[in-house]
Amino acid sequence: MMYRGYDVQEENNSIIINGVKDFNLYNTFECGQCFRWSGNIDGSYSGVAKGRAVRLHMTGDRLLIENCTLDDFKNIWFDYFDLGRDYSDLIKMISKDDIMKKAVGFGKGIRLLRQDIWEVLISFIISANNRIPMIKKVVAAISEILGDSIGFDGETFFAFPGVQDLAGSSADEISICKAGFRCKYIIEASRMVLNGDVDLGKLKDMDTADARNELCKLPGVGHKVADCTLLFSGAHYNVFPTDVWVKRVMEELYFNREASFREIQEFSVRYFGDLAGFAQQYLFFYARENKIGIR
DNA sequence: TTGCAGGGGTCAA
DNA sequence: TTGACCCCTGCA
Repeated sequence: MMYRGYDVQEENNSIIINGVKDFNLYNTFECGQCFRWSGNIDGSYSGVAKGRAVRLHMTGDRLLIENCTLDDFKNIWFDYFDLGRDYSDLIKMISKDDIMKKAVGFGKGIRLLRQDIWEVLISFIISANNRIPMIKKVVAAISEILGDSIGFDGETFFAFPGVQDLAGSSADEISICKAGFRCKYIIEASRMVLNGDVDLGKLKDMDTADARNELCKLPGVGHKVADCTLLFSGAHYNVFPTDVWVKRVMEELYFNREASFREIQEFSVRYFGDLAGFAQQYLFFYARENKIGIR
């Protein structure tokens, strides 16, 4: 059958999508936007999102999603993998100079996932002053103690816990997850979301600046975490999350001097406009994989 | 083996 | 504007 421009087939609890362009699993899952996907030796990726566990195989323009029904594909994965977006168009638009052409060429096949905003929020609170392998471990541990278990292919996966699950817990209880000083932020932020002090569902319809300010009401959420939350949930794309890495990269590639966080963000959002978030992701991945900006 | 610096930020002083 | 912060890793 055809679904929104793709040839889709269902067989053996799997979905095969033909005609998928610009989707490289490694580049997408290793570019720092997500923490719950892991690569297998055959190049496939397994992961959990939206309460489902799946395994993905990409061969040419053919995407195979194991453990997936047609309904799940339509209701969950189509949007999650941003399959409604034409990335060749997007790439043309952000290839504004030689630097971006290089970055985009290098990171070809990166897609910005439209992840669950609640999971992204908590994951990026954990990311503060932390490293990716650690963040992955902490998110996995929190899911294991508070999330629902999902069996797939003889393995047990764990869904990311819901708002109530975390809000009903305590900093002491989740301390075994090794989130350290971030434990209290996680619990307090969860309670505020549960109480409706911050309504995550409304952020998408708000002005980007307002949405960011709203998120910054939550403990453990500053400018950077707020921008990541907005970007990686697909709520707003005119943000340019600027951490020390992105700062160094921008200083080296664009400024040729030291620049402040504020200066870099303002320049980037002005220069890349509504697609700033995509530009950030390609630049960040390019720089990190090539060790650009390392002193 | 042991010890120490520092990490994709945020908060409080 | 600056240091502390949990905990882990890398490296003397």
